Amino acid sequence: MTSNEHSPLTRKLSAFVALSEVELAVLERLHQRRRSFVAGRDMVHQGQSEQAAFILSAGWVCSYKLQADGSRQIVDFQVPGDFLGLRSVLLRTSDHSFEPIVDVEPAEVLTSDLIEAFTQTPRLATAILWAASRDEAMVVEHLVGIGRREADARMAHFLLELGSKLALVGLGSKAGFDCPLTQYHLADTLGLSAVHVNRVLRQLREHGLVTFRDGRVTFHDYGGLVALAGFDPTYLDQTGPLLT
Amino acid sequence: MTSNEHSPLTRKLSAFVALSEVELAVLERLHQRRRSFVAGRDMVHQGQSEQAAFILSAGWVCSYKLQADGSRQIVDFQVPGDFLGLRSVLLRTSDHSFEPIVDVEPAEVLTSDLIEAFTQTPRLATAILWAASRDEAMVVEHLVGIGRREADARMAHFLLELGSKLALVGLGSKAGFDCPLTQYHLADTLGLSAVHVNRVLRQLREHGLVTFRDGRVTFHDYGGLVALAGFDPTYLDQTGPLLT
DNA sequence: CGTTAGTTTGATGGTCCTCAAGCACTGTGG
DNA sequence: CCACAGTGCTTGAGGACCATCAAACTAACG
Repeated sequence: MTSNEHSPLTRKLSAFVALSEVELAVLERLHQRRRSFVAGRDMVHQGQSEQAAFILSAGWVCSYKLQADGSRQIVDFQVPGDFLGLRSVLLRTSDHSFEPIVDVEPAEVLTSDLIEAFTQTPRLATAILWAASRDEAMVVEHLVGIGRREADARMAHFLLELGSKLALVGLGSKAGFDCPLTQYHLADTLGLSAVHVNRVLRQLREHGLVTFRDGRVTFHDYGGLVALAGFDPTYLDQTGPLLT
Repeated sequence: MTSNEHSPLTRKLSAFVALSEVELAVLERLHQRRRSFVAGRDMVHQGQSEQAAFILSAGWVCSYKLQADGSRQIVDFQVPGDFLGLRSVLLRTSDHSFEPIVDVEPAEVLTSDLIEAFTQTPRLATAILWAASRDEAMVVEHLVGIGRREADARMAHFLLELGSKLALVGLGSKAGFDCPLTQYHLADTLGLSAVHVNRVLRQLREHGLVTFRDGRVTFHDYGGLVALAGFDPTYLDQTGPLLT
């Protein structure tokens, strides 16, 4: 991370704001402290307080809420380039749990480091909070979709949304993307049973739209999926820096 | 509003932070500019930008998102004491629409006024943003509940949640509260058809739990409702000021 | 007194859950 | 090398929940 090869977060923020040398340097310094977590073991528990934030450079994490009846709702996925637990830091307590999908080694960002960085470079703070707001809006959009769309449209929308997020950091395209999720993850994300997830995937595959198989999502008919999902591809397309 | 009788917002914020004389004065000054809106006519449209924020001292407003298929999802209700469109101001554009449930006369808060007030009294800013974060968390909680609970539990949870919000500003208790919503509003809120809303209400009434009738919600068995909904009453009970 | 908005009830059917069982693949230990 | 367990995927059958269609009823209002 010391070379001129930028981290996924840097790449993502550059889509919003043209960052200066100084800002890039501050951003890189936030990546210094590393920690390790193994797949399937919660990094943060719902209700925990005094939590640090993390920056994910590789691997996948999901954030979820446990329900009274024991089921869980996956609320969001963090992919390379995402901040994790930013809200926990700002609100001093976490209302989500975080579970690594695969083994990860995120950078740990202490509250004090974050505040220092924000004071030094307000434009960087703006960029980060901007990205956070965008993510928050996507969460609401996603949750609204769950209550309203039918299972196949939900699935199609989710896969397209995820593909867009990954494309922002260069990990996917309209052809497809690598995806370590199980069908159980999809079930908890979409509010469906695992059994029904499987049926829906089969249906989408047989209709020649998309294949989910062996850790890979392959789009066969991108336009068809967009139509089925009622997906609005513009709300992620930030075509250039908004601040120069 | 010039007397020693405080506005609902003041009352609500006082539950979080003990406000000084100066802060109270600044808060009252934000209430000066009044505007009128009639029931059922959108105040703000999804996608609109450069919007002011509003403070609601009386009446009800709902915020909602339109779906691709034409249905709508009501995301939140603003009741007396709530800020409205705070996020639109911060993000410069609105991703919700706002519709008054009854005729309302909210105070309009211009972006410049808000920023000025925040600079003058940072503690007031903290209190307002704190309240906003709490509301945001409730929105996510609510949307998650929609995908997971069954209709009767959804309804029970919603009515309890609403009752708690109203109790915070002195407009409700464990006995019940006045409620100008129609069953169509409930349907769009809970992601149910209006017909099914009616059936669920009948069922809850016949089980002696709660009555929704003639603009009034009456709790007959508060404990029973809490049990049915899996409602956690603590996450709203701010038993005293957190900052003194 | 017709109109409109809101509420109520019945009948029918689709989506999706639950229960149940079988298959494929991987890693582990005898 | 093979039995075994564990994890994840796949398919079938039956039924619950809730949407949709249809229609009647009430209250408010011009």
